[in-house]
Amino acid sequence: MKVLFAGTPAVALPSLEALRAAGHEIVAVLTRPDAPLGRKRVLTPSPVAARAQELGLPVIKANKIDDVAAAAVAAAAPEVAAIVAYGALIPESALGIPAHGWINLHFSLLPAWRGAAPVQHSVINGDQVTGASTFLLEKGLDTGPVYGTMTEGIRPADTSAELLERLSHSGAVLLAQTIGALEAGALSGVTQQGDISLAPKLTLEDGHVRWGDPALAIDRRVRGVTGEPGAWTMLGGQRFKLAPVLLRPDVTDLAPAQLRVEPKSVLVGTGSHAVELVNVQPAGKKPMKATDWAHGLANKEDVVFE
RNA sequence: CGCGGGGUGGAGCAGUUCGGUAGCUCGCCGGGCUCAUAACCCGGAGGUCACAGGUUCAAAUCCUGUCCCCGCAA
Repeated sequence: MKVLFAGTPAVALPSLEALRAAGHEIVAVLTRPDAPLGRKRVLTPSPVAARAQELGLPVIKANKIDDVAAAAVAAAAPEVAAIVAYGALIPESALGIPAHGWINLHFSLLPAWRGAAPVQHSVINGDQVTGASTFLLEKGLDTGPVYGTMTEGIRPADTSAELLERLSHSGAVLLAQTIGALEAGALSGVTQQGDISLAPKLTLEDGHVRWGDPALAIDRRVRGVTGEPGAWTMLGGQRFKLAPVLLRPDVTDLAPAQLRVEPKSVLVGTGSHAVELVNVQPAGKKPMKATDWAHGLANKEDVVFE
């Protein structure tokens, strides 16, 4: 089948590879334009663009599907478009370009977590199971008929980054299966059924740890935002990042945001019991173990997060 | 030239303002105490203070330049 592949970040790569491995012809790759990256603002191609160039595939770079991009897509003459984390909406006018439409791989069990950040929201919400869905793109946001699903357990210590990594691979298999079934003519979409929930893109503020929350909620939030946009608190007026925290139900004598350094662990009080910091990153420093960070603290007793 | 923090034994930091003996919390090695220990006591190894010049009797510290790491922003 002649496939147009649309995607931008690294999580889209397993899908591109899976479609190639399944023998489909990638007639073109649609991705977002090179963006300035890092402190030095080096213009950097997206991971998908870089891989497509390695493979010698035609690349269409566009932030939105305007007339020019739509013409380029049409010129590639795809029979179907596969879209994984492209990063922009496909306008209604472009949906009909491939005969079989646009098939989206979405990392949730639709209609749960429609939107840009399904994995993060499922972790923050404390879901035990999530998954991936393939569905036909239509005008509404992630509302189209579902072609296939697969489930994936959320492990107690999973961060969004780790869970997304797993889903990017298992979801790629699902996408290839869906495209294959579509080619064989043995596929029919199913109208989405169940409880609808929305998963808007997370902001920096979503990563702000509120120490007055219960420890369980803090743990979920930290794991949910780890990857993007990252969990943080404030210390001495400076951003202070933190990676996983461990639940310490045995410690209940710390006030919210109060710190206590023990020989082998660094504890912080919450609205319920304490949590243990594992890795931290003060502003201007490299990430380090919380216990190492504590070694350099002058007045450990007076440290309180904000 | 977007803004800012930083580079000091293996880890995390102080010391730089105002030049004058390499410091702190740990780790590591050896010994001791203990039923035992992440506790305690004694001893020890380990550092061209990122790099290159300059000033000075004397530079981690002052001056000039370079490299590297990170936070913000995008």
